[in-house]
Amino acid sequence: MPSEKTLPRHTQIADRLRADIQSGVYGLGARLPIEAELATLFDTSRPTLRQALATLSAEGLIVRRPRTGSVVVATHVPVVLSHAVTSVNELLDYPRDTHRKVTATRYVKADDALAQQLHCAAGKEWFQITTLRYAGKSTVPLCWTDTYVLPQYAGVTKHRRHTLMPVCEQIVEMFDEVIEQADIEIFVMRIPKRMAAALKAPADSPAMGVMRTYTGSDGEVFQTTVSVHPEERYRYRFELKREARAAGRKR
Amino acid sequence: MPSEKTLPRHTQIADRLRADIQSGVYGLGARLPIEAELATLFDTSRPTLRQALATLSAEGLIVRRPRTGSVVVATHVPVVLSHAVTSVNELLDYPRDTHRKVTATRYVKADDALAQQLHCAAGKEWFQITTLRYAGKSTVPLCWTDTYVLPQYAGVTKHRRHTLMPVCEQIVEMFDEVIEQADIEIFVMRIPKRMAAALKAPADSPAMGVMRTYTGSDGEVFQTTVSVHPEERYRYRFELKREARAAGRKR
DNA sequence: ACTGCGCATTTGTATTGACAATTAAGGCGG
DNA sequence: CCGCCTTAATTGTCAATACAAATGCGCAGT
Repeated sequence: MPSEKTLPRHTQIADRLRADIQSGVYGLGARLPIEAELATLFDTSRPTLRQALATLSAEGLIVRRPRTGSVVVATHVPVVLSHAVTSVNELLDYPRDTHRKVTATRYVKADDALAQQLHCAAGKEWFQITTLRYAGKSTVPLCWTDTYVLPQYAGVTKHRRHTLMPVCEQIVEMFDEVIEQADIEIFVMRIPKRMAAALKAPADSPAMGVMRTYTGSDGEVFQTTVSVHPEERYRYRFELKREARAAGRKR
Repeated sequence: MPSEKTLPRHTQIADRLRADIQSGVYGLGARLPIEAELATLFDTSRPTLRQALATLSAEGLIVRRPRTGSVVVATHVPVVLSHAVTSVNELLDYPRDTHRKVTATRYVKADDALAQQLHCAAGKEWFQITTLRYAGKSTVPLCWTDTYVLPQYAGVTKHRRHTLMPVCEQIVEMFDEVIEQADIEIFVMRIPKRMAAALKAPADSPAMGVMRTYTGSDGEVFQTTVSVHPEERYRYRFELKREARAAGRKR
């Protein structure tokens, strides 16, 4: 145990308490002794002990509240695989130099078919923006995209970088909206007749459908996007990385 | 400003420094004054000031190192959308009551075609497990799955819950492997002839292909899984939630 | 000119002491 | 018997100080 002796006290204490929690000395829902007691127990000062408790708290193992004490709320540090993006662009990683071309815009009222497709109430009003996405100078589009935004956000088409940025980020920027949640759904479909010519792909040929739903701070869906990617033109790819809670250890 | 006066000093100081960083008083890469100086500046003690700096550090705005001081490494608290799973089962959210049926196992050496498909070196040895996944008592399979694991993990087929748990988690459990990273790739394909009968789907009809690659702690891929879902039998779905770094504010 | 070592600077860790804020629990009065 | 209010237990906050550890920089020697 050569490294043990050089570890800071508060780390040693945290490690010990964590082990005790995992081994069941302090079970789920149990209350740890009060700070003063623990400090005496470990023969240390209260601030040092508090630092140890703060570590466990950051790891999500305990919850600390005045008068109640420190309660064990988890017995193991959750290790999760996570996929985090800082920009919606990373969600659909298109090559750098793609751009959209707006082919039509209009106001629509969701009929039964559209309502079912978008998972919204029938009769809901949307502003629809239809676009084609191209890679570089290619004349074969990557995909057909129908974007449905709330009518009050129709002005988004006037954004100065409208054909380059994701629409939802334009809305965030122009209207102070916040993306609270994004839902992604991927499925296999057939190219609809109305898109075949524009996509330069045979009607009824296989395609990858991607539907993205964006929910704002008020819990309401403010945008839904449906993309149709003809066979072979696109692969959806992402990675999840291992991540313990409360990042922490040095280096 | 009724709440301001009751905020703890260290919070006030952290807020002030955060604002200064965002407004450019301390730009990206700039060094904050040393702790002693800042303590004097804010007319407080070093421990209190250190608590404020610890907050900013946890938020990822600054990095603190002995002798170097506190360096600004970000001007804004990154807000990310993230998708976190605690079990690989959540990755492909099949209905609760699905199970696999192993149809064949064998050792294979990757030829050029397989190497290209799996993104591995030609000649690589794998143990291949071929399975069909069924929902409940249905006799129509949800998908055909070829799982390729390192030869030393071939014993995974003897796991007591082999047909219920994800293979990679069985490997984690039986061989003390760790999933460091998972890569997911989704694409549209055609049903290969050899799978058509078993899948009860026409050869060459559209399908959704899902390839998952698991990387272990040594950076080596220890498992690759290729699933083929016939049209209409499966949708890939997941959600990303907004998450500010350093969770924290109370309640 | 380059390399290695010492040193001074800066953050990290730990102790002691005191008071404030929060809140669960018990007591008191209607 | 119920509800409000007091009370006390527990964590939260803050200060002053001391020493340890890490490391960039300059100086000296080759």
